[in-house]
Amino acid sequence: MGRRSTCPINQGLELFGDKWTLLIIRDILFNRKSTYRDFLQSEEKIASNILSDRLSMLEREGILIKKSDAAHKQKIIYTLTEKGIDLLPVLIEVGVWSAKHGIVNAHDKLHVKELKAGGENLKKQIRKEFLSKLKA
Amino acid sequence: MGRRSTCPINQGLELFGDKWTLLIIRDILFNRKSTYRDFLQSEEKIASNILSDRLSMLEREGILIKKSDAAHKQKIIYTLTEKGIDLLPVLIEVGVWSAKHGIVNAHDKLHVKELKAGGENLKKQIRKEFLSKLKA
DNA sequence: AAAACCGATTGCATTTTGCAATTAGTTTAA
DNA sequence: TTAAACTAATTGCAAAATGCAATCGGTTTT
Repeated sequence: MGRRSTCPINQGLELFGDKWTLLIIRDILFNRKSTYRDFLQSEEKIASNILSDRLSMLEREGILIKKSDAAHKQKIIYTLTEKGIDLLPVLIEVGVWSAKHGIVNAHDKLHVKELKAGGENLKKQIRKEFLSKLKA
Repeated sequence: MGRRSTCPINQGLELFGDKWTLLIIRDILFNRKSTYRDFLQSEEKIASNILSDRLSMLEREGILIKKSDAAHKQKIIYTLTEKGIDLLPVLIEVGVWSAKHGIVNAHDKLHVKELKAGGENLKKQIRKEFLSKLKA
């Protein structure tokens, strides 16, 4: 898809406006996942070809980078860049919306509530945590 | 698509995780659009069948409602419900992300900056404005 | 009465997705 | 050391979604 417009909303949607991309980011940010296997095994059962496609797209777009574990040659660790980490507020607001308007269990509702209540400080803390992973 | 999981992020994506849905909400919230023609004429050039599909989906999901203008029988005004208005924070954060990481012109950047700087107060104000439209 | 406008719908080609099987290389276990 | 299990993918194919242009029936305007 070529660029349909320069509108900020549209540009975001052209990158992550689909059913899967933000779930990968979610897995990294909230579920501490980092490998292809991890993502494959998530509850929503993404197909391996779609996962592969999205990972290479996200890499091409500078939202995550691949790191090969030195000890395990075949193991690839996917790490968010700053550009990827900055999607945290988007995910939080999607979560807040669903917690209010969707069918969400108490546990997840609490999780969202805590994230929202943490405000800018919590976001900065999470940001810092993932930035340090990035450097490692 | 059936429900893939109860995860709040996933539930949001199942509803508006596509290239078009949030653009309609954007048109209403930021560009003061309200009719089928308005949406069709937007910069991104949504196809009429897709627009029709998304509008009925959004209506079915309680995110917007149709109002037929009494004076103009054929004219239909699309209005956000509270559930729809609550997508404002999601749109703002998508905009903030693109303003930082995308290719966005100065004018749009300023618009996003103002929205973000307005914080909770501005959101409440916009919310109030659209809630009053809803009652009208 | 004709033209223009309204919210759609239709048909069809292209693209994307979903799903299962399979691959080539790597690490672990017997 | 060799077989089994695990890694990140790729392939082939059916099904669904999207993109595009033409068209529709009703409504308002001229």
